[in-house]
Amino acid sequence: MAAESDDRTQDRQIADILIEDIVEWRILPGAWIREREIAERFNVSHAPVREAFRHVANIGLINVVPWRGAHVIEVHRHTVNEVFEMWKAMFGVVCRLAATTLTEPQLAELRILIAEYAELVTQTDNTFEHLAASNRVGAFIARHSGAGLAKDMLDRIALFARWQHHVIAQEYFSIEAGKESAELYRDLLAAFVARDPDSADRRARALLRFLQVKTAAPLEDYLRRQSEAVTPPGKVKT
Amino acid sequence: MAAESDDRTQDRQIADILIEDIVEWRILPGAWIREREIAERFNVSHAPVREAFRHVANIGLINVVPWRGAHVIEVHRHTVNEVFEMWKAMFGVVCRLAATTLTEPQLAELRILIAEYAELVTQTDNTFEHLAASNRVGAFIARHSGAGLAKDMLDRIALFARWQHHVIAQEYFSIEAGKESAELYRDLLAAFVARDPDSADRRARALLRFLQVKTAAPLEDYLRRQSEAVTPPGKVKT
DNA sequence: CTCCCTATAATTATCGATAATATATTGCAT
DNA sequence: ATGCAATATATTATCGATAATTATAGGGAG
Repeated sequence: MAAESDDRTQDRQIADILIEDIVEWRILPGAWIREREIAERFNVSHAPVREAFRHVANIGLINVVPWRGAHVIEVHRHTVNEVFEMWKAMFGVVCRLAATTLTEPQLAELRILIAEYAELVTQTDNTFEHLAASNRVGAFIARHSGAGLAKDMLDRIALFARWQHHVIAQEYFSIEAGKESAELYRDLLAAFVARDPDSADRRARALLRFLQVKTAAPLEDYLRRQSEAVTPPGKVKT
Repeated sequence: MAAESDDRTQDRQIADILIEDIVEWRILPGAWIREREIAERFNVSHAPVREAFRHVANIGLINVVPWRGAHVIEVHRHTVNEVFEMWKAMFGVVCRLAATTLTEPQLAELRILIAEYAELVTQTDNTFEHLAASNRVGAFIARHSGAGLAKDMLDRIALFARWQHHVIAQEYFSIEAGKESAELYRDLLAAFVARDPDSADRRARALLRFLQVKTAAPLEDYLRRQSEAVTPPGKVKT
C-alpha cells in the first residue's frame, strides 16, 4: 500500500490476508476478531497481529478499541453514498494527473486493458471477473499517474467500494452495463490521449457515477433485507 | 483520528506527538527516526513506539522500511500540487454533505467561527494563529458534516497541507489575503444556508484554490532555495 | 423479582530478551 | 590505491511472560 515496502514482514502479510478476508466477506461486518485467534491461525506471536490490526484499522475496515479487540465495521446506507462521493472525487484527481503524465506506451497498454475488459464482459457472466478486470484498469491508471498520496488514498477507497459491492456483485452487473462501462472507459482514454485534464476528471466521475446508479438499487435492497432480518431477534454480539 | 478511540494508550499518544513534531518541523523532512531513540525519549519500551510508527506511516508522513527504521518523507513540488488537488476534491465532498446535514444551530456556530476568523486576520499578524483559526473552521465543518471516512481522509490531507505550509506561513499570509479568504468562507456558509450541495462543492474548491495560488510562489521559492542549498555538498544521510 | 456490588475470567497492553537482517568496517588480494 | 569479501556492529522483528483493564457471572440486599 505505502510505496512498495517489502511485504516480507509478518505484520504486512497478515494484514493483507485479513483485508482480503474482510473484503471478500469471509469475515463478516460487525464480527469481533481476537489477537489470540489470529495469532494461532498464523502460528505466530500476537505482536505481529497487533501491528496487522493497526494496518487494517488505518485502512478503516476495522475499529480497534483498547482492551476490547477489533471489530469489522458495518455497511450503512450513508456510508455507501459517502464512499462513492469520495471515489468519484479521488479518481477524478488521479485521472487529472494521469492526463498529463501517462506516456505513449502506457496509453497503448491501457488501450489493451480496456479492450480486454470490453471483450471479457461479453464472454463470461462471472461478475467477479468483471469486477476484477475493471479494477485492473483503474489500478493501472493509478499506478502510472505519478500520484503518490492520491494513489494510496484511491486504493483504499476502491478497496472499500469492492467490499461494499462484493455482496451484490451478481445482481448489478449485466452484459449491457459492462458494455456501457467499457464505452465510458474508452471515453476516458480519449481524454488521456487528448491530454485534457478537465475532460479526464469529468469522464472519470461519469464512469463512477454510472456504477453508482447501477449499484444503488441492489445495495439498497440488500441493506433493507439485512436490517429486517437481524433486528427482530435483538442485538448481535458475536 | 479513527472515530474517537481513546487516546489513553501509549502508542496513540506517542503517535500524536510525533505527528505534531513532524508537522511543526521539529523533526525535519528526510530525517531518520529510530525506535530506541523515541523509546528513551518517552521512557517506554520500543513496542509502543513501533505501533506509533505504524500510525504515522499510515498517515503518510513517514516511511517505514523493514530493518532500517523510519524516515520522514520530503517535500517535493509535485507532492505539493497533489496534496492541493486532493484537498480541494475531498473538502468539496465534505462540504457537499454538510450542505444537507448541518443543523441550524451548527450554522449559527459556524457563522460565529467565521466572524472570529475575519476579525482575527485584521487584529494580529501572527500568521500561525491565522492558520489555526482557518483550520478550526474547516475542522468544524468536517466534524459536523456527518462524514465518517471522508472526514478522516480530509483530516489527513489537511494535516499534510499544514505540514507543507508551516515553513512558509509567514510569507504567504497577508491582511488582504485573510480578508479575501474570510469572504470566501462567508460564500461557503451562504451555500450551506441555501442547502445547495453543488454550490457548496464549488465554493469549497474555490476557497482552497485561492489558498493554492497564494502559496504557490513562496513554496516554489522555498523549494528552489532548499534544493540549491543542499545538493552541492552531496547526499544527506542523517 | 430486580438491582447493585464484588470476585473472577478473559483479553489486551506493555515489557525485556533473543533472533534475524542490513549496513558499515576492516583486511586482503590485485 | 582500488575493488572485493568476510566480519563486526547497529538496528529492527519477533517472541514469551507479566501487568493492567474490562466485561461478566454470581451473590446478597432491597
